[in-house]
Amino acid sequence: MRSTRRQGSQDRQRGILMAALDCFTTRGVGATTIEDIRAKSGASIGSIYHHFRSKENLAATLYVEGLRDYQAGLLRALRRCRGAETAIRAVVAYHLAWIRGHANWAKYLLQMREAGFMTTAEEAIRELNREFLRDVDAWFEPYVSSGAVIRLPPGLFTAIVLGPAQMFARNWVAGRTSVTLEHAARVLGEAAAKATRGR
Amino acid sequence: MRSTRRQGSQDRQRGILMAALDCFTTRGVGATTIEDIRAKSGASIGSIYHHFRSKENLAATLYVEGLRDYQAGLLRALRRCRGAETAIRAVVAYHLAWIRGHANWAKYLLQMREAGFMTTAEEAIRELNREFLRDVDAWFEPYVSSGAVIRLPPGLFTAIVLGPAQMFARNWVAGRTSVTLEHAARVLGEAAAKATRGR
Amino acid sequence: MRSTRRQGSQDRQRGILMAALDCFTTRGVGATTIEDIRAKSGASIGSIYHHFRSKENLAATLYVEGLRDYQAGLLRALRRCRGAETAIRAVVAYHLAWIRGHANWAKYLLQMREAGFMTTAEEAIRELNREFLRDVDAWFEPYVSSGAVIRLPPGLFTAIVLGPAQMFARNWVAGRTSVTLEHAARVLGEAAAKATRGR
Amino acid sequence: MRSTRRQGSQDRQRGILMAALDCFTTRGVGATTIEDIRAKSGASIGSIYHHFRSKENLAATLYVEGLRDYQAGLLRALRRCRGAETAIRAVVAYHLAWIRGHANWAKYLLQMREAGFMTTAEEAIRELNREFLRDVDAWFEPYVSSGAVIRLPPGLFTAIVLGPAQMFARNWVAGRTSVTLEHAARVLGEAAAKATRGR
DNA sequence: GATGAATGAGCATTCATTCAT
DNA sequence: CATGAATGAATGCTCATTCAT
Repeated sequence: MRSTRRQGSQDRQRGILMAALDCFTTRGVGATTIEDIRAKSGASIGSIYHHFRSKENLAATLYVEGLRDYQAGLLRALRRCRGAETAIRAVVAYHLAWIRGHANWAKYLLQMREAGFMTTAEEAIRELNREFLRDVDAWFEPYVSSGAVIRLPPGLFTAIVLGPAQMFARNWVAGRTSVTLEHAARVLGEAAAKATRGR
Repeated sequence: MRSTRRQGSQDRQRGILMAALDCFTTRGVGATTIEDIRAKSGASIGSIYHHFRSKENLAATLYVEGLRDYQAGLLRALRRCRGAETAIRAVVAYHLAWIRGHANWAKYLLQMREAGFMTTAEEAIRELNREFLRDVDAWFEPYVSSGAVIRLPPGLFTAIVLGPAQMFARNWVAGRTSVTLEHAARVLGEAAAKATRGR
Repeated sequence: MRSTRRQGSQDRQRGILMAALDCFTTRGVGATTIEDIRAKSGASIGSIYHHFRSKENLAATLYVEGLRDYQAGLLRALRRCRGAETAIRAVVAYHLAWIRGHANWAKYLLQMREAGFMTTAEEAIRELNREFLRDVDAWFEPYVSSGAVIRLPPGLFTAIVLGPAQMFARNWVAGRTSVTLEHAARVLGEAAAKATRGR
Repeated sequence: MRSTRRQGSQDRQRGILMAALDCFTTRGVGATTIEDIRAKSGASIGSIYHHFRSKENLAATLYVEGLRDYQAGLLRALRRCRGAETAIRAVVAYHLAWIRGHANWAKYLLQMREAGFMTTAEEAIRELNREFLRDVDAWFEPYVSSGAVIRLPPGLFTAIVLGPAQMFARNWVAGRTSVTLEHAARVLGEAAAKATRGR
């Protein structure tokens, strides 16, 4: 009898996922061994493979779950807003806040565009992004139609609003800046609003 | 003796670097084996190790060379400009043009933020970036002082000007957008100018 | 509770055996996993282990049951015969007919001479063979004594009568011949009769 | 410096093959580990994989080489014969002699019809057999035409001549008979001659 | 009797690196 | 400078078996 209480199957899966996230962001996916994850999660090797079919699939699952959480939260934040400019500032702020609140996950999502190992989830990710962008576009559509926000080719709106936050966040996560997230949120939100203002 | 003429040492090195770049961007650094590079470059395993001390060092060299080329070109473009707004548009345009002209290298620089394997060149990269940012800041300083361009905390100026281009480029490189680079350059240059305009 | 009626224990065992036979002949014993058998039989892993102590024991049981069926049938066929030559032709025909009627089982018996894994049933198999050969010898003894059939060292009679059928069957099972079993039975029966004819 | 002399590449390969043959026949292919082969051959794991791409390929190579040796020898023996009956006895004798002289290899060829792992060499084996049977048929053709040897459907001639020897050999290799190979060769050669005699 | 999550020893295979030629 | 055979530590993954429910 190793453990005093038996974990439920859900807890076990969650534990493995979180241990993996920790290892992946610390050491990188490639450099993390299953043994590392076993040691950190307390699950047996067999158990890891019972729940996730492979290391690759584990990494992909982690990516998809993170993306889903990020996108769902952003849409909730967006829907609480009244007015386009407020929304743009809110979105930038949400982006940076999510990164602060889910540092590891953010680091993971930011870095794991690497070739190959995400093939498994390729379709799921594409679908998530498709739906997400559609919802965001739909929300802003009235303001674009009224001229309050400039109309932009597909993809460029997101780039202008979130690109700066993304680049800043990358540096922040890597500890390469002394600016606080709050300060950045204000400045970058302001910049995004200016850049997309119509009329 | 395979070839009638011997390749110059420079050519040999160049060939290895380019073969490696190709493999790295296709398969990822971790998934590329020395054997892959050998097969593509035509050099022998021993030769690869003679010219570059290790796979890690090869990957780092590739990164540094790419970064150096990118930064040098950007500074040249900047120095040809008269006026802040022209400069900002030019910088965005250069960023996207460089990516078009060096697709593989761009992909490599964009993706190789991965943990760990760049340790060898860490210091060299830091130094390159320091010098680069200093030069860029110096160029814009008069316009910031005069109020033509807003004064921003360190790192945020770059984020606002290049972040959108970067995010767009990432999608463009991955073939996830139908917008042309020229079109994007115009739109994103305009946006960056609006976002940083002072007065 | 998946099924409305519970299977009898006998059926369950039979189902497992047959599923295993299928897997073993398709993939080979070594390459078949308990999971394969579980998937094909519909029984749970635990149930398989409840009925058969181990994979090895399951494989051995399968071998013994097949051998028993084959030998019992051959003896029945033999006892229906009057005259040595008729008997030899009948034995060859039975051999080939059994293979046609129990293709998988035949394949299994033919192939499972492999090293090691049959240890459990070693003694049972030896005993079955001993008894079988004794009965066959006893049946032919009168004809050997009378000179109708040549007297042969132990083992060679079986080899001469069944060896050709065996070699042919192996090819037939593997689909490597276009000759029909009936045709082969006639030709090989004739050959066996000629080869063992005394006087 | 581990060894006093360096082995040539050919010797190395041969050594690995023979070590593998030994392990395979003793323990079975499935139960033999690369480590076993490494220990017996003295080669490093890496070297084994450098010369043979996989364990499967090693096993297949072994099979093909053995088959080639057996068939070449049989054809040589056949071509030294004058007269069909002499030839048939010689072939039976050769078969049994080869088995005595290459006990391990014979055991290996006899047992390795198992499913799956020979896929790599499937085509090579088929080709070897095709050519071999063609040559044997060609040799006997004059005698068949003249009526000295009965005409048989494809595959049945071989079955009748070699089937008994094969079945006996299997028992002999497994130590299940007390009859000597020489004695068996005489008896089975005689039987094969009788069984195929025409007129 | 039935179930299936958990276990972990064991294995095939990979690959960066060395070094004798 | 070039070559490629040799090395062996390291790793992802499999699978028979157990056992609490």
